[in-house]
Amino acid sequence: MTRQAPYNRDQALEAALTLFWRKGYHGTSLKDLEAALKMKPGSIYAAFKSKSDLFRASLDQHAELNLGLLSACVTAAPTPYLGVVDFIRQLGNLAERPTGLRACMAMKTVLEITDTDPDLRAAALEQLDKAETYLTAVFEDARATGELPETVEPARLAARVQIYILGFKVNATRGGGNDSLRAVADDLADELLRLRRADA
Amino acid sequence: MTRQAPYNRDQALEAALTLFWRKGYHGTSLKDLEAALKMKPGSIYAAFKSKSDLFRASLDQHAELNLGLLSACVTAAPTPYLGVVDFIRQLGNLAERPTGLRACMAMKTVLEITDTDPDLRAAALEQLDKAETYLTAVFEDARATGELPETVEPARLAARVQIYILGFKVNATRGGGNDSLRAVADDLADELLRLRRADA
DNA sequence: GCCGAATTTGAGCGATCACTCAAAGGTGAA
DNA sequence: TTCACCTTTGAGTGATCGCTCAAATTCGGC
Repeated sequence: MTRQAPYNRDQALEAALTLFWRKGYHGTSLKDLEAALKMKPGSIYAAFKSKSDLFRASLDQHAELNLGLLSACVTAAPTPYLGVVDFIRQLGNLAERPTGLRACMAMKTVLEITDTDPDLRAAALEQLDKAETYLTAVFEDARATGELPETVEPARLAARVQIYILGFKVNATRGGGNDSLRAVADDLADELLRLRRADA
Repeated sequence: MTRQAPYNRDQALEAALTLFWRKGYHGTSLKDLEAALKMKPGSIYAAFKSKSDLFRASLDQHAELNLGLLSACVTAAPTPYLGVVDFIRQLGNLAERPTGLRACMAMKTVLEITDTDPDLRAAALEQLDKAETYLTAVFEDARATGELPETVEPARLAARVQIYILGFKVNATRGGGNDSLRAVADDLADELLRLRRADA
């Protein structure tokens, strides 16, 4: 009986991530994982301990990539605030992804898991909080430098921008094409631009 | 062996709706349903045919209630457009609900179900489309009467408002309290008010 | 009262669930 | 070549999944 080449942890985790992301926690069976990771149940459990631990690892991995995307926009733009605006505008590119991967795993998890598995829910909530904290910090800075008017409340604006992002991603999951997605992303981005001080 | 009083269809459907809404399709087992509906499996299948048919019935019921809420706001307000604004503002009341029931069933279903059960996904998509069509019609009228400027594209605005609603509901699922939810709902509502023509 | 139709019952179906572990296979040092 | 060590294997665990159906129960019509 020939033996499979030893598994590659990163590769396996990425396959698990994609599967969980698309089908959710309850919608993904170990049979699905065995096929996607090309590993037998014993190997999966030796490597990742349990289904929920593997889900958790996928969730963390996904959050890291996601926050990386945002911070990349922020550091590349002329100002951090414009970076956030650019991030919103780039949401229009989501049409490239299959519908099942347009909403982030954290929000899908928060919606899917309510009672059972409070640990998984808490982890997903923490990720959303982290993103919002990041946005709040950007807006605080923008106000301090005068890019945003003093009247703006950073945390409140962060909540609103978070809603834009989450809402956009749910909407994109419905299946819109390139043009319609880009149009609405531009609208949302332009609206944030309008919040800047006229002389900024 | 004593026999249960004959089931009440509306009551049973409501119990199923609440359960599915909170826990999702894959997260709800027939054991859960038996307990919530106080019916044995045989009765459930006699009454609702299958788990997926029962889910589908719950989904439809939920959509009807939801669209009713929106149209109630629209007909009660001075103008339909102001009714939509009021609906957005009333999203602040979501804090009253348990977190698992703050996002609507249609969006939770679209996020949960991607490949399997295309019928259920299609039904949920249809419901979101219907709501957006309704919004588009309101905005078309508002433009025709001069309440909104000619430059507004009704369908595009409807997509944006839909994003506000969906995003708000996801965000509310995270567990925010009354004050924070109301603050952001007001922000979103005020922003829609600002789109009206100055003389409206 | 009695019977036939309608409904509820719940044990139990095969399939699948998440998961385990003894055996087989590969690897590297001696 | 041998052997000790580690990883992979996959049949099989008990539990639970969605679902069925013959028996038990109730009720309206006579």
